[in-house]
Amino acid sequence: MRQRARLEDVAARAGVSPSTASVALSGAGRVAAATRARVQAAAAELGYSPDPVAASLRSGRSGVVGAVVGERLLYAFRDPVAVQLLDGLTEELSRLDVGLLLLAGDAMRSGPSPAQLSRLPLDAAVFATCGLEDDPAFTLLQARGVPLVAVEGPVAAGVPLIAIDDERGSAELARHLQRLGHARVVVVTLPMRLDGRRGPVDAERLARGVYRDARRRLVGLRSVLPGAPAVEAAGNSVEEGEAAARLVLDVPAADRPTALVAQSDVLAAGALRAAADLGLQVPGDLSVAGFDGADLPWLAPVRLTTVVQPTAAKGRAAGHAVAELLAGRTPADVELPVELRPGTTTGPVPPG
Amino acid sequence: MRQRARLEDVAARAGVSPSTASVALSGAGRVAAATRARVQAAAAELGYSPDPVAASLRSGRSGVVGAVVGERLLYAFRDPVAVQLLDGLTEELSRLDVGLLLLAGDAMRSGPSPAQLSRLPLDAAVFATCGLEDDPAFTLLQARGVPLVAVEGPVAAGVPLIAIDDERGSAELARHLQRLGHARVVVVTLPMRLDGRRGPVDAERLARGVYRDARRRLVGLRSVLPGAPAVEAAGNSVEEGEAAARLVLDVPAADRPTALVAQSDVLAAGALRAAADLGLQVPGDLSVAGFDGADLPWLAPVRLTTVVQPTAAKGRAAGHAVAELLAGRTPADVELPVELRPGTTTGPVPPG
DNA sequence: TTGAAAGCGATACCAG
DNA sequence: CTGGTATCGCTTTCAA
Repeated sequence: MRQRARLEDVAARAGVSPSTASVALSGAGRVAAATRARVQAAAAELGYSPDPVAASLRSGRSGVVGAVVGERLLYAFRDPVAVQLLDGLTEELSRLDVGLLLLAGDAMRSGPSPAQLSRLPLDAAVFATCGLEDDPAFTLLQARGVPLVAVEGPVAAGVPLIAIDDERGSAELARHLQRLGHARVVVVTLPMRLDGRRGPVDAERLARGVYRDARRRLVGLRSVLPGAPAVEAAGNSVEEGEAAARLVLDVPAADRPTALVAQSDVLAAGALRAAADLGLQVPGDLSVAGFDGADLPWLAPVRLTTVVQPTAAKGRAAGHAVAELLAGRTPADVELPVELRPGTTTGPVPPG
Repeated sequence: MRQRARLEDVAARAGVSPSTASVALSGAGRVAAATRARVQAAAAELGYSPDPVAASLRSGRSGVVGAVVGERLLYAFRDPVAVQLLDGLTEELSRLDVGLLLLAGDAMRSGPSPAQLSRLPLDAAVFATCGLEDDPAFTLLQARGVPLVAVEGPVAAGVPLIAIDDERGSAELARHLQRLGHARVVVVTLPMRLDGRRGPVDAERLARGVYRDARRRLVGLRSVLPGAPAVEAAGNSVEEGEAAARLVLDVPAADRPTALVAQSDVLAAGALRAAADLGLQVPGDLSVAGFDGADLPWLAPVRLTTVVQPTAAKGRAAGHAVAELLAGRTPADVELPVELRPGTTTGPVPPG
């Protein structure tokens, strides 16, 4: 088999100049129908397909948009919220005919490798599931001049932020519990930092938190239930939720909270497991609530009380911001609304 | 802020020629230490980072590898097997410092758009979760001359195939059931084609199946239990598994099979749901088995009888094949072993 | 050890 | 409507 055909070969075969061939094939310009037909025929005969890299060099567009998912793929995709977000994002990106490249960490590292980050041809990048305030990947891509979009963070000038109203959602949930009579409410939070710590969240820990959503959800809840204690999970998974919940539930009954608020539905699912293990009825002995409105059909027939966020819409909004950026415009920040969805896991505070 | 710095600017600032600057920065050639230092300093001061597209044009490498997941992301990632596969794949690709680009379908289409496929700079592509025999994306990428790797299909000359021993695994499972005394065994298959059909699989349907693994698993099972009837699920999901299982279980007790074999664990999970709904004890009234050895912790304490495939290893093998391809070598086909893992969902055939 | 110059393959602009 | 020509930014001989 011969070398791959180039535009020049097609042009020669069709008896036109390369520039004409280019225009004819791209369909962009004004070319005589006959000429175009000849060029297309020549291209077909040679099995010509344009070299995207060369096209990119000239046009300044690679057609690749990165999505930074801080952690290892396996973990990221166990998170239904991340998956829904990416689904919304791809939906919007696919109408731009750009591809989504995953910038993930792996077992060794916590983020994509610098080597990768600097050699990949990216038209833009979305910080999809990290929200980390001082991400090295963020710094690096910004230095490269890659247009960036942040979902739930990091917050930076010139980087559109797509977020939800974490504070209000958490506050509403807190009011819901308050109305049910709960006063001893404990929060199981998402990680505040990357250090894999599990345990109580004190003021300093909260202040040094690098995940915007975790911080804001706690702040929102405490705006209604001041001083509600918080325990940090070491990751966002059912297992971690269970482990963290155990820390607060496996105590003498008198010390036990009457309600547990997890900062994600996945963590809440873990809390439900812990409660069941400890023989606690939900919501008889303990109310449990989550956050996200994630799709956890296997919880059925239990319906988790949660704060529903429009996750797919958030992904689409991020995609839209990318489109704006690519069009040379400056997208505005977006804050999407959330809504409390009471389920069967919260109820009146137990008597006694 | 000024335009992004180019190599030329760095060279000028360091008082050397672009070629020298290039060599100095890439670390490849012989440059005086002092010169190199000067160039590096200049680069740092200007915040220079090389244009990956231009570098690609010269080197012929974009650092991007595509992964074709035929369906919409949301569905693909609900499949724990797909997720594990991609995890293994990225693990291997990350040591090549190449990025993984998702070529997915969306709500409208069943595969990535041709426009995307032809404009993306791909060093190689992996058919990860489709195995479809006549995929348009496959044809297109092959025509483009992109090196391809197929996981479970499509089968094509010059395209390394990474697969598992579907037939033997299914046969082993069938023998396991046979030993338990089951004779009335029904199979719930993965989709044979993309048409969303649900219902009995006849010989013609099987012959026209475009998914290699679905076909082979059925063939393997029937090598031990000839004539075992099969019902096709319209997709690989818990819901579809439940719907398909219902078709075969919601019948007079005399007609009911004593064992149900699903071609994936996800489908099997649906079958378990259907059985529970119909008041059938597992394995008392009905034995259920799956395939994959997927990670479905929420089934606990039930442990599904299944055929374990080394999914992550399969992903890594695909990644390795990509590495070989990029190195200009010709990777061989790989067939990985599988292993029966009896769980708590299969038991002796019910008396009477 | 350094620099000049020739590509890599396509596209955009302008003149004809 | 078509063709020449100048890029796009970097890498890579090859000569000095």
